Amino acid sequence: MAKTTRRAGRMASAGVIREAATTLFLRSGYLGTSMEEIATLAGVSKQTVYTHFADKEQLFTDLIRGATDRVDDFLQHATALLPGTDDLESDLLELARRYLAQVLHPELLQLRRLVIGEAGRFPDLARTYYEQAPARTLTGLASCFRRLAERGLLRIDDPALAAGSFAYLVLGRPLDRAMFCGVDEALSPADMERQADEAVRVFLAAYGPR
Amino acid sequence: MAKTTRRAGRMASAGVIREAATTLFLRSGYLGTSMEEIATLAGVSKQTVYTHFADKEQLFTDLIRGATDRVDDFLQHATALLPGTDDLESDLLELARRYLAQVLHPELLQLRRLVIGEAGRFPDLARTYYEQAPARTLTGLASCFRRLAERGLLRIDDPALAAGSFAYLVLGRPLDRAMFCGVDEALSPADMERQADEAVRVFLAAYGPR
Amino acid sequence: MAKTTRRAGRMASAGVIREAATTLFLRSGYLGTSMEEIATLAGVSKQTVYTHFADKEQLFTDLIRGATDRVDDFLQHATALLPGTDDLESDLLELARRYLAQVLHPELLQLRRLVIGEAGRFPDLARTYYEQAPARTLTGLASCFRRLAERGLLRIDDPALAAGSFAYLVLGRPLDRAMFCGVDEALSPADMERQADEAVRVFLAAYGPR
Amino acid sequence: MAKTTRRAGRMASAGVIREAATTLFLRSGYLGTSMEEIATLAGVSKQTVYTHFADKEQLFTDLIRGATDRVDDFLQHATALLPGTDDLESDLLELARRYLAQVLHPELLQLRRLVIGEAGRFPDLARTYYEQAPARTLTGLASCFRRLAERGLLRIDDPALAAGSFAYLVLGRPLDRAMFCGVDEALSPADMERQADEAVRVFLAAYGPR
DNA sequence: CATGAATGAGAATTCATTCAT
DNA sequence: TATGAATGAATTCTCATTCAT
Repeated sequence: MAKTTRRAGRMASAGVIREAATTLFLRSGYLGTSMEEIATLAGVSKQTVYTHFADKEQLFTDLIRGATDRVDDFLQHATALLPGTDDLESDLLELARRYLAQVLHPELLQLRRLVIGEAGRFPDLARTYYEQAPARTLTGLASCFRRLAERGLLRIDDPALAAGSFAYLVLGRPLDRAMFCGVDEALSPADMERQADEAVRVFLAAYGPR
Repeated sequence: MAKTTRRAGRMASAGVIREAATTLFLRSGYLGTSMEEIATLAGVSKQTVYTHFADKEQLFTDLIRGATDRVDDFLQHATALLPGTDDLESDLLELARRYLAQVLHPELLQLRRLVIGEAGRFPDLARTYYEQAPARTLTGLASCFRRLAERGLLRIDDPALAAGSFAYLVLGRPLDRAMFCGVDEALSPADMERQADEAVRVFLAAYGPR
Repeated sequence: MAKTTRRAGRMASAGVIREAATTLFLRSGYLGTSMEEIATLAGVSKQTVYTHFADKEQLFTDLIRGATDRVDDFLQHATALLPGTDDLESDLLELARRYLAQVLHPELLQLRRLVIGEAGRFPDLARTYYEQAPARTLTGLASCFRRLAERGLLRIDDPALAAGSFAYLVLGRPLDRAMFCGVDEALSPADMERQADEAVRVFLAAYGPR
Repeated sequence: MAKTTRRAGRMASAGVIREAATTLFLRSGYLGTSMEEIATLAGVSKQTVYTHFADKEQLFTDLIRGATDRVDDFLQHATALLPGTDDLESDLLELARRYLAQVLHPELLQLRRLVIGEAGRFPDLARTYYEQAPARTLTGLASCFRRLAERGLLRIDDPALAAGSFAYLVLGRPLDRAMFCGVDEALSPADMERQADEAVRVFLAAYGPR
């Protein structure tokens, strides 16, 4: 037993490295993070990092693609509720609030900054990210809206356009701001409330029944 | 005399350096650009770069701040027309189109990516950028809208909120997409048209008279 | 049972490793070949290589010494015929041709290059090689020539000198060239013929009867 | 004055580096020599080496090509005397002795070993070396011999073949031996004498007048 | 005997920056 | 002001070798 614990159970290397690399890449970017730092933070030797990941580029893209997969578990879940709603305004509001809270989550913001910042160096990665995260959310929203339109609860010609309107009415401004203005200057809960309220109000004015 | 003509008028050094550095920083980011590359592209020696700019950091921030200043010359000009409008819908549409075209300009997109990508390393710079560019545009829009509300052409409680709605109805989705999907996959003119139309329609449904 | 069949009969490890290492050392030299490459090409783990060979140096010297042993099986065989000849010129010609063909064999050339190139790092190995290959051939030739002189078929004072004359008249120039000019620029059959003819002619002019 | 001598007159860097690199490459081969060692021995920083030579490969090939140029200044000089000879045997002997002494010069032997050893990695370099050194010597010899044949002093059909015979009668065996058996086991002066004598004797028996 | 995982030392190369002219 | 030459520290990545199983 004493033997296997030389340094926190060796078999977990890949996981530990992934974790360390994620932390550092998110904090300092691709070029700003060295393989040495990653190894040190992971508590392994540099070469062990290279045993698990062919090179820095592969480690980076692996990580980002992994993070991308888990990105919109959130919204999928939320939108599952919408189509069967019996209080549209209230459910849209709930959705808007969750949406805001999720997208403004500090770690996700960092990920967005990172992917955008490295879009020049990793164009495919950036496109993949866009398709897996924002685009998929929009598609999900659009299909919700189409079903609500079929039920007569919304007046919508082009569900994709409507999804865009909703999404960016809700988070366009706060997200844009957050891209530039660090985590520290987060939106106050009150502001988030007002933002969600106004977004839903405007959306319903344009797409609501009557 | 022989000395001064070595490379077509010496006095331009600072300008030449600025230009080279801008090109390279936009293309490859802060860490991805070396002082050597900058000097080479500018056609001067490395030391000359250091004569004009204390260090790499200062060169970078100088440049970004300079670029920031020129960012919304565009919108200022456009919004000057709005308050005195006599065909609100048509002028909003015109405004929306210009806004889209300007913000989606490739060079400006690159600048946004750069500032966002380096926000971790240069937080103050990113905040400044936000205040000088997107925030100032929103403020300008808000004051236009307030005046239109005073004239009874719009029904608006909080002009800032309304400005946000307008701005991100117009460019939220295309801008977000452009951050990730490189210049090559630009929005088609037809899509820009539809985007502007829908944005103005939604905006007027929520804030228009009646 | 499941264990032993993992890669087509386990017992061959040492042989497989030797083969892989030979290929790689001949192609890329001592330092240019890594233990990892050897293990990979041999289809075994690095540790298995270390099980069979104490370290890289030993693996290398083992290999070269092994290859050296088989080097002049050729000539020994050829010289066996000479002493009892009844057509000296014709037999010398045959011998010269074989000698040329054998020494210019691509694999043997590579081995010579390798040993020469590593002579600084492995001086003993290089000397051993010299003694086992070129020197032994010269000794064999010399003893043939001595017997031919005793039979009155050659006029020779110092058989060792005569052996050197013959050997390098035959292959001096082509071998020297081959050391530098890669396998691809091999001597044409016609050139080999002329080289052998001239060598024998010159040799007999100096050492032949009358 | 005190200022310029910080470390042995800085301007000579390239020369100092070249010298250090030559020493080390000759001693330890291409892969066996590190840029760090070179810099240290040259008394400069690693980066200074890179300022003068793009990379290790270029430094190496530069050096070898440079050394190659100076290789056969020797023979050219010697062969200048031959065509007008009035004691052929004695002049051939003198030539053979010089030839041997020059080719067996330790530094030149090391260069040959190095180029042969790296022929796999630098095939062009090796071919160039062959053409600049051994091949050029043979050509020079051949043209001497042709003129001597025209004067009726030699009986030669193919001067190139005759040049090969002479050259490798003289140095074939000692050179081959030297390639493998380090500098320490050099040929004794007496052996060189015998080698030269025998070479000339054999050569004249085959190509001499009568 | 064979393996997968790990290591410490060292490889080539680049960087931001400074000095002497 | 501008330069060419130099630097020390850091970067990515590789190597020969060794454990624990």
